[in-house]
Amino acid sequence: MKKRYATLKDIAKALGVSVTTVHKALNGHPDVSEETRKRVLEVTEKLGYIKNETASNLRTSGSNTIAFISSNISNPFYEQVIKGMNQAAEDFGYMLLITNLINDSRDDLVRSIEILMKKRIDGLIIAANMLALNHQDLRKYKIREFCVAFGTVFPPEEFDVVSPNNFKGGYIATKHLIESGCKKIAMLHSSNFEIEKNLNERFKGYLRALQDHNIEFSQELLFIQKQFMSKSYGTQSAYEILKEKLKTTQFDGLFCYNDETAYGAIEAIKESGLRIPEDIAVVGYDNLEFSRMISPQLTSITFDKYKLGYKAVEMLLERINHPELNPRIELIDVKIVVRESSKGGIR
Amino acid sequence: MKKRYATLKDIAKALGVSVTTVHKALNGHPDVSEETRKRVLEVTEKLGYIKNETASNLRTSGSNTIAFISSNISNPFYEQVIKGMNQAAEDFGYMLLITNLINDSRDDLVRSIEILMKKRIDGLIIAANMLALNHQDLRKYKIREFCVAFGTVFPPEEFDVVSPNNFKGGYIATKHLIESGCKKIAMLHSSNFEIEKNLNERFKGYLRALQDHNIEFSQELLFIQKQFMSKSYGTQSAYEILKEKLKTTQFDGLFCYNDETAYGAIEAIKESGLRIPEDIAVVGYDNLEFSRMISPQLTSITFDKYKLGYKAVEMLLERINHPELNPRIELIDVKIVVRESSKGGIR
DNA sequence: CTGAAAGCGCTTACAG
DNA sequence: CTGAAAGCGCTTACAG
Repeated sequence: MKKRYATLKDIAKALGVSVTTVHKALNGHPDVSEETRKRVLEVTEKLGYIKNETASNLRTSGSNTIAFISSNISNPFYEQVIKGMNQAAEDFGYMLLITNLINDSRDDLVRSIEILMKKRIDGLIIAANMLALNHQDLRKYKIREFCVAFGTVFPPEEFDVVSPNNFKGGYIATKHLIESGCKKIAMLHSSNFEIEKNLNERFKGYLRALQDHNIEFSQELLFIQKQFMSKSYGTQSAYEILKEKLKTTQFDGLFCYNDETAYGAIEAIKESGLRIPEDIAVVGYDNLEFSRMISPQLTSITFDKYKLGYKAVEMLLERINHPELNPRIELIDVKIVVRESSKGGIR
Repeated sequence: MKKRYATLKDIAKALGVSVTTVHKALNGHPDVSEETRKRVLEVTEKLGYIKNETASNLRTSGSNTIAFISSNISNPFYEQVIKGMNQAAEDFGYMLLITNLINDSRDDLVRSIEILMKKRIDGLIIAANMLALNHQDLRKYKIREFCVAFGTVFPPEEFDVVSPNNFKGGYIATKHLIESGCKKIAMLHSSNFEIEKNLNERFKGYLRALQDHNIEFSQELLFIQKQFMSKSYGTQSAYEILKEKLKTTQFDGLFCYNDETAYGAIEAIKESGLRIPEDIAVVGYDNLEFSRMISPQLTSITFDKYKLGYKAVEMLLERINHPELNPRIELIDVKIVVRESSKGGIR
């Protein structure tokens, strides 16, 4: 590749001054004459000089850049999240880079982390399955020292987490269905249920709500998708499993892992001839914008996504500046938005 | 910040060899004894060494990194696009970074471009309003030499563009409505219509289709949204303008700028008591996954989004390697998917 | 107010 | 097979 960028040296040479002086002029040091500064600025402009930040970072350490690793960045869920992250990054003088994983495997995640570390990113927010990482990974990549996990609580608490309060979300979703008159409440879970069995807060909330209302949990009413992220955020996969379950299983309430899977479930229920909510009431999770547009409008668990993103960055910066602190968990409060898909209750 | 990363020097010191030897061992040079290589690898592992790529890039030039700048990355439209970009980047040995603009202004765009250039990114794919850039910007940031514009054709052709064939898309959408029996076909356009008046290919296709079928264009039937990207990808804004237009304007066909705005339009039409497609047939653009889930299912213009993303990266790499070539335009073919929202025709 | 020199962590041409 | 030295483009401590 040919020479594309002007350097401090080019500017210095053009003016017959030293590189040091050019550097000082460009970086607002006071000990440069106004006259000199003006001439430097002119030439800088003329040459279209753009600082090589990688060189300066090499000297000073720290890139003032953080990155967000996601396994499905184009999920509308992230619209507000990223706005929040971007704003926080800007507020604190950082740049936010985003990378998208091809799949949610350990190898893919580790690959991304390593590439970003090679670029000497200051910190990382990770929205992916952290459980895929082994102990060696956690140590080698210093996860605890410069990463924040996003969106799910991963015990044992070995690193920072920012997440919606998923236990509460699962609880109030289920409670709402119970209070709407549902007797047999199914939960539709993503395909990674097995992996996450012991830490799935939404599921735990579902269980607790059943328990608090003296309803026995039935294994039969736990629907697990085959492949979660394959296409369309799981909508298709949800559709397929519901098609099947509707033939074999009786239920009158359905709590879906998220809104996208609820879309698929609703489609299947409608096709089967059953009515929503009269025959089956449905609740989703995440309250996407689209959930107001579908028919029936979807009841969903909602929370401040912008705040979630903002908090994640704040927490990451605290972590970077205080690597010695113990890991923390920050939970964002959740609420339920009741719409047609569960309104009025079961008859 | 304290010392966080091991260096080649650390490894060399631990082994009592030179930095050069360590470098050679780690980078597969043949002139290192197997014995030495093995010991180097051991210590590398033990120290958790992660190469400082910014340092090596400084020496060698070129970062093998490209970036995608988007103004709304969490639009589901980009799911497949990014998959395609990621795959192409991987196939050609590059890493793909993504940044999301806060707004679609010149300042925001220039800020992002400049930050990425400071990081000495090899090339840029830009999905934003390139018209906001002035001549000085184009020159200073060498847009022509290392950028590809994504998603829209921006004449005069001063840089590379990868885009769906929007003229054809607008044409076949309108033609389909005409052939379905619509007599008065409105087009719903995004708020940036004024800026893009002379280059909006979808609109041009709409006009041409009307013309080819001897239907006169009526200014009254061009609906322009107030604020496009404000919220929910324009769905809300589309809803609002339709609410208004339905009171004052007669039409029996509606071609929407994209699927998200179609969602808003459909909502407004349904609320007004009119039937889709019997009273008003609706066609969207982009064929998002969600468009199959709404009611009525939405007719839309579709194209291979994965390919669009893949092509954009391919084109960018050609551009980087051949800065002297003339700007090119690559159009991806489009088709129409007919669904309930226009099926059967107007009665 | 100006500038020479050292150094950040790599890579490379060259000598031994 | 091994290593000393120069250099990528900055920044900084120091001398004048």
